[in-house]
Amino acid sequence: MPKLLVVDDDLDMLALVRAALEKDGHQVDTEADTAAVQPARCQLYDLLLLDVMMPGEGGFSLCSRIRAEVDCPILFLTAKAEDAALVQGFGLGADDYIKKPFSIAELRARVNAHLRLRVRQTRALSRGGVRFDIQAKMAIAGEHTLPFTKGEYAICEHLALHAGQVFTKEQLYEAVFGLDAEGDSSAIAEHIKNIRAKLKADGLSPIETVWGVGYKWRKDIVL
Amino acid sequence: MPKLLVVDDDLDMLALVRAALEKDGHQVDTEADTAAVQPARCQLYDLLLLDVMMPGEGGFSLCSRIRAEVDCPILFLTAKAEDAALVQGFGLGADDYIKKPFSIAELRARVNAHLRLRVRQTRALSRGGVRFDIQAKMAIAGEHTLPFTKGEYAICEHLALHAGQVFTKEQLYEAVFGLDAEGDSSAIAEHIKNIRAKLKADGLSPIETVWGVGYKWRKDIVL
DNA sequence: AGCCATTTTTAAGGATTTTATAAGGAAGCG
DNA sequence: CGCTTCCTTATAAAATCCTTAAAAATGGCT
Repeated sequence: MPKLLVVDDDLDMLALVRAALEKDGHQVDTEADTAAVQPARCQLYDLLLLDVMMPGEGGFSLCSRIRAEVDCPILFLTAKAEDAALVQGFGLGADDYIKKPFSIAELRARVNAHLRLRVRQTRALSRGGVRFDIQAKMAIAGEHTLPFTKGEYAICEHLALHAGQVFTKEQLYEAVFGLDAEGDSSAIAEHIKNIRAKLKADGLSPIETVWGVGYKWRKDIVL
Repeated sequence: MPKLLVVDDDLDMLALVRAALEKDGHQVDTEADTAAVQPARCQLYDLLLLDVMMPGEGGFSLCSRIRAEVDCPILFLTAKAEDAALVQGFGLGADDYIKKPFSIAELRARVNAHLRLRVRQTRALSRGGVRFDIQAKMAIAGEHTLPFTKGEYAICEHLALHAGQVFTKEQLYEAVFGLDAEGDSSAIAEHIKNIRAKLKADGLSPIETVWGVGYKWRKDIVL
């Protein structure tokens, strides 16, 4: 469950925003005191919503103070409609800028869009000529489905989902089968061999081996 | 330089958007025909800007058609101000929704914010014409990835990360392979030779030798 | 400038490590 | 049982790393 922090001096606004975002099943913390918003605390959250106009430290100052140490999306919430302020906000490393008055629907849509950036695409994805149907746990190349076993599919999906990233055999084993990687890494090598053989039947070879490290799904740059 | 694609049936709008975004140094391609927007083509871009209301296939349909195979941010550009449309847009996997009429400043700010977000997530750095993808352990020059071995990449990354700083062969060996530098320093010389050869194939020579001391990555001159 | 000692660059070969392949066995399931 | 899936083991193949030695470059010296 994503955790969000909303910072605003207006308590009514805090309540409103919290109610809106809890409808999407998020855990929402609120804070009216900017002094209580420290980098270490922010690292606990998946997204920050900051009001721009606050007594004491404003949202812009707050953002620039914590941005360097906080990796999550930061969204501004503001009545300032001027372009200059908006540009300034983005310049500080903000990820979105929602103008008041905003609709609840827009707020929820924007917040969810930024959260989804992290866990993009859970339905279907297509990489390197292979289409994955995550729900059906099927991999399709061209017209027919690839005859992967359950384990083979899981390895494939994990590699394709994180295309470009290298995984050691141990990491793969743990990510796919959940257990400790004590189960020998040569098992993964065996799976990789079988996967490659089945992909090769369709003229595909998206799995590269990074010597001394592990395997990765080729990040395709197609013309 | 980031590459952007703008899709809109209104040629005036295309010209306007292109002019605005080129001010930030982006390379902007435009397209008025939605049929010409195929997933393979979109994978070449770092960001897509789609108009919602277009004759034939609309922006929403276009987005859902390509989203599964396209990884980059997708921004909608629209006159439809209704919340329902906005929520639908985000639901299709869009990353932002810019309402017309928009200011040039806001457009630029939002586009840049999304481009920057991407850089933050991929943890990339670019030095001396070489782009390092730390996660993927890949070095990219121009269009293709450099065929570095694990050790060669590690040396390169270390030098590039500390551009301008000189390292003796022993320091390099210890920093990269962790062990004591007992392993002869001439091994490093051999690696440096191979690295330079591979870089030279792309017309690059960022590694300088400091006579009697060691090697360093030429420090970029930042404007 | 010319020469020498030192350092770096280059080249080739073998040693070591890592991966690919093939064959076989244990566990689960109809 | 027969079948599939997963894992183990053993061997072959491949790639990397290191060593060695010779060629080239550098800086200081007379």
